[in-house]
Amino acid sequence: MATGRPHRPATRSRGIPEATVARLPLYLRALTALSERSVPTVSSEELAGAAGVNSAKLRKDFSYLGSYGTRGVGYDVEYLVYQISRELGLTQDWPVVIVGIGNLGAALANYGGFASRGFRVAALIDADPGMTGRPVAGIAVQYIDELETIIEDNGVSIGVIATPAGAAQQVCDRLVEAGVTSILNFAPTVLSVPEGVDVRKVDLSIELQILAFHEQRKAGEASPPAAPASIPSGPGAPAGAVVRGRDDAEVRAEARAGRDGDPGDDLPAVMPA
Amino acid sequence: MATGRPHRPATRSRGIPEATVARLPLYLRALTALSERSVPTVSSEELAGAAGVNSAKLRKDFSYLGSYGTRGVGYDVEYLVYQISRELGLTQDWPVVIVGIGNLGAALANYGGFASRGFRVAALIDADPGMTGRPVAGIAVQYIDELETIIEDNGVSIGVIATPAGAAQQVCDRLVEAGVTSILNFAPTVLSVPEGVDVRKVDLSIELQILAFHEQRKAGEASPPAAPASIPSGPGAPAGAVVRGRDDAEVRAEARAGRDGDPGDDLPAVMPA
DNA sequence: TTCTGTGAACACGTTCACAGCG
DNA sequence: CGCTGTGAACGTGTTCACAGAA
Repeated sequence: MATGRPHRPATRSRGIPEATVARLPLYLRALTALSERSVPTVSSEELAGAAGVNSAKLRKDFSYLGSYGTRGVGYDVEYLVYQISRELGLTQDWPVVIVGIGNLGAALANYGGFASRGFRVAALIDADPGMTGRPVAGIAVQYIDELETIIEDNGVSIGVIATPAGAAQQVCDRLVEAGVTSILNFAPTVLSVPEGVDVRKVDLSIELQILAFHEQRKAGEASPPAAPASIPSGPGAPAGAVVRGRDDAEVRAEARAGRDGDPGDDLPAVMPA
Repeated sequence: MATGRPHRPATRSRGIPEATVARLPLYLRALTALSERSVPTVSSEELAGAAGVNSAKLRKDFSYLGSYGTRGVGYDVEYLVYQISRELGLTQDWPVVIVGIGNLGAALANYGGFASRGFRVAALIDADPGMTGRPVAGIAVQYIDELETIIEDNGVSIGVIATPAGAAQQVCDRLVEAGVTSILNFAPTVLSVPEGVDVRKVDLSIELQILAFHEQRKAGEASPPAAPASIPSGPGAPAGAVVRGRDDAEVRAEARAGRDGDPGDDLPAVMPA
């Protein structure tokens, strides 16, 4: 999950619940698949199955969009695809820039689901001069000095940050300053942005840690790691304990003032052959 | 955000709320940074700021772990790092395999936050024979035939799927069959797994779509795309409308029976120099 | 009848506000 | 006094169950 958005105003008149918005892309994907197979209609049960949710939730979700189904029959696939696309704003074209063309940036640039659905990669930007001009996914990488020009010339409002953690806040500031109002952040840092700018975060290591938590529970079903109210040894006791975290990428927050590039760190550049 | 877990049993005795678990890695990162700067104690206010949450939430979260703070003072940084690490199960070593070594798989293999925090990349696996033996992040890629052997020999319980969508379910089935009980899925597909297996999903394009939704709202503040209860034109009307989705990666669910490789699709392989 | 759409009940998560410890 | 820990209030999200359209 991604978090980090500034907190939506309490008065959400006429609005669709966040949880529902987050599921619309799921429905859209399932519907698109049905559409490709020329399936004309689908029941809430079937569609829910394909999207990996339960049917009650799906119906509730759709009820926020309006009454697009037919009782006793189901939903018209094409019509729903259109309605959801429109609701998500995918009927218009969204130019995006990707900053930080390491392996991850390259993966994003090549990602099919990115290029379709109304998202157009307007530019790839990297702080390493050695990357400049190099084609990735058929697009020549541009030097970071061009950032402001690119944003303004293309009317970019969505930026993707795939830089090392240390560069993320600076890149973010420049994006926002240049007019970007939505940011998808892959760097393991908390970004601070002014009011009105949305940030969504995708953190690879956090997801793994959550899995580890549950995995641990499975293993020692009888003996969970228990946090007893009676603390055996007071604070400071296990000082240099088993805790790892050395050479850790995201702990580089201190020297955030440095250069704006520093590629090949936690999210290293594409291997240069 | 990631979804798809089977739904936690209603009786969560002695358990930590999911929402809290999802934030623990955030706190841990902030604490690790403080620890590196040799900060001895931190208040809920400060730590919350560093982690990007509010202090009430943080205190509530910590209250589920036990009473690890000191009133009037704050929390002992080292001690908290240890407690959270232990709670998340990061004091033990988790061997993981990454299946699908395209750009994304390579990015994951190189990712610092992966290698630290107790996660050890036990193997990189790809279905492309051309990748076999090639070193990525210092580890030789192994052919997919070795999958079961690798899992069993290394006691791997966590698998990462970074294959194209079409291969994901098959890879998932093989992982589960071989003994993996936690899966982090980057492929844009809904995976079906037996009871007891956890799946977390990271979907790059879904995050963008959610951003687009909010971005759209900002633009036309006065005129949201409105879903009026009175439908202007009935189902089937905008049949071949503005909806895009052609050449879309995730719509390849039909031919899921094919070979188990198919690299270079939506998540293409590392450019071979 | 079948299946949608939705109020009402419930579960979960967040915030408030303050008691109480150091 | 400062700050944690936590009950209680509140808001959001999910599930239930059924009325009612086709």
